[in-house]
Amino acid sequence: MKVASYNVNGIRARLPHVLRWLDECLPDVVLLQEIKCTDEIFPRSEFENRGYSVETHGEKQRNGVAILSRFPLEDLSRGLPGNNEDIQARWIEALVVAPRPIRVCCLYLPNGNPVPGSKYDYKLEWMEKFRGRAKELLELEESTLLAGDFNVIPQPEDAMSPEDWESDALYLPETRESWRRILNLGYTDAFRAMDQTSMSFTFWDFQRGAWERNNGIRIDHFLLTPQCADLLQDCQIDRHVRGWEKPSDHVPIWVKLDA
DNA sequence: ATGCCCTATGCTATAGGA
Repeated sequence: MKVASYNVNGIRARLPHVLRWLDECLPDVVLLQEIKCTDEIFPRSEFENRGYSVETHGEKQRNGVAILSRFPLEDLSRGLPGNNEDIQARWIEALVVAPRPIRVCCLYLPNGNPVPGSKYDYKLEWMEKFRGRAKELLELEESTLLAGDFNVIPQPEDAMSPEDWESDALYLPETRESWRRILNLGYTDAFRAMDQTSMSFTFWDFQRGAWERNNGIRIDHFLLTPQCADLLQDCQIDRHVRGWEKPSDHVPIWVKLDA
């Protein structure tokens, strides 16, 4: 089973680009972030025509997440469980009913800038709620993955110029500590499990010629429970799509599981 | 120090992103 995650930065503006990638990548499941639209105007038929069922958790203008799946979905849940007061659409999860079922959680973690301020407070609070859910999911002892735009640069080797990010919400010590608290519950960072090289990124800013200079950061991640990590066969970043016409500032990342 | 670029929005700007 191939499961991909992709922050599309507006699904309506990105639709031709996403379909081009989808027809090339042929994932079984896609976790989308920043769809930037309500459920009513999500272009679902474009995906249904390609054999995907579509579940969205959108909001007007910003944020928004979705799951596309070629397998049936069960246990669908919108919003981070235990965080019911959060009105921002940043979490959707479901059980993918494949020969080996996989539980997938699609997340769009808050950016947190500027620092200090209410947005950074919101980010850290969200990460604590996320950690609570991550702990619950581990205790189920199922094959589960948590994937999406984490807005976290875990280590210096995950940025071309880490010194540029030292005071940024994506890289501050408190952000990275919170990331490690989640990881250290017992999750595997799928990309790092497969690839120890540096200079592999999932985001390049639209500004300052970041793509042309490979001035990127690795902020889109797959975290796997031990049962899911046992199924891991591959994890790749589809960096080439960043060079296509009208790209998102993020590129897709995917895992291949023996499921 | 700030904007650069991009998407969405009752839109001749503004907010948010990272």
